[in-house]
Amino acid sequence: MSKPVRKPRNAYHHGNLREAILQVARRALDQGAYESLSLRELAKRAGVTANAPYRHFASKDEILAEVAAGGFVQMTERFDAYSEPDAKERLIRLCDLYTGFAVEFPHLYRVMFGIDKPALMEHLPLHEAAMACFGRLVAATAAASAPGILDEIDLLKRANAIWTVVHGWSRLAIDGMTDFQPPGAFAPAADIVAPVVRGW
Amino acid sequence: MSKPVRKPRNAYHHGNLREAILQVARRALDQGAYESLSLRELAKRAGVTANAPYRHFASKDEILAEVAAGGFVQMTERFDAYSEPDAKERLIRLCDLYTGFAVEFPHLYRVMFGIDKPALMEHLPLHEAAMACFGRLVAATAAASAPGILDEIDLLKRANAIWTVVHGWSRLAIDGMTDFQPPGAFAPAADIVAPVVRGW
DNA sequence: TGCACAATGTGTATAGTGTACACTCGCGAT
DNA sequence: ATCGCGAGTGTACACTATACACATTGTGCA
Repeated sequence: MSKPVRKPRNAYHHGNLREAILQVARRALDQGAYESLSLRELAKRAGVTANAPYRHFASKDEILAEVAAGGFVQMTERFDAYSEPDAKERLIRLCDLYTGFAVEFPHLYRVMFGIDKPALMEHLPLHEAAMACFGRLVAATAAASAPGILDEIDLLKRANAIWTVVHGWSRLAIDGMTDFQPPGAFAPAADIVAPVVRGW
Repeated sequence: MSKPVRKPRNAYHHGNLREAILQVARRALDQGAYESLSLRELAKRAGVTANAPYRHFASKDEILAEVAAGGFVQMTERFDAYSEPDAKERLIRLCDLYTGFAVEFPHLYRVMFGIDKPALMEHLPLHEAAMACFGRLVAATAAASAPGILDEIDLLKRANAIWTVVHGWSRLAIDGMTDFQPPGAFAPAADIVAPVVRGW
């Protein structure tokens, strides 16, 4: 039961501007690239002056960081919602979920990884959301590995290898590198990962 | 014996502005992020007015695309310069060269892959340079595979899998995702790829 | 009930951006 | 000698993020 996004007519105070801005920003990112997303435009769409958002966010980047955090949360929820008894198969399917999310929300995905400004990751909520999401990957990797034979570092190595593949695949896909290749040349990330995981 | 970058004092015509701008842009990208790179600043560093570059480039993006193309060319040259008799070991080492390049020139690497604007890739010189570079990966993959058992698509699949790993690793690294992990948790991309390649 | 105050908006201003347009300069060919 | 044209300059515009002073309003306290 969330408050309305648009400011009620003739109301000086919006009442819910923070959430409204985030919602508008997220919607804009679902449709278009980050470059065509200006603070002024966000404010206008929320029915408010260009400077109003500064009462709730320190900068435009902070808004983006918050939206990015939301993206990680959503991705984490998808992971948590997916159940599959066999641990190895589950990990492989999570790879599909991952790349599927990136392809479904390419602009959001790019913002989640910092739109070329690594400083974004220093924003605490974003960092925590990203870590929580990555934690699901680690947990799934641990479950897919024979119990007890891996120390902490080796487990992280495996999880990071998985992450490397799904992230690399996602970025190549959303940056258009799959476009000019013959059909079938890009195997799904899950296919790349599957034989390795099954071999664990 | 290249012409000087800076415009000679009191010379109305620069004489070599095109190359000068590219050189200045490249140097700027070697040191700082793309965001802090403005056309005006580039022009100033080349000793010229903000609008002068428009005689040689249609837009700022075209400059970036040209610089990105240069990045791919440089990477290709590194690949070509590396010789190693064993084909599988060579492919594995190319992965190191790849990620090494990305880590050495992170900002350039980001621009090479479109700084979140896939439209860049439509610039022909960039597209060709990228394809030439990828071609080296394909060739190295073919050489590392048992001869004659792979059709075109399967070969591309393998090469793309390699690309996925090295690109994913590079982006995670340069976007700062390796920072907040315990040392050793991120295996080099070559280590991820090595067992697979050796198994071909 | 009334009032000060804090929270949250508005308005105006500044410095910076990419780029369009009209201009001016000066080299090379006629 | 002069004309044309390639390659710069200068000015202008629309846009951006954001700083600062001000206006408005909901709320806790007398």
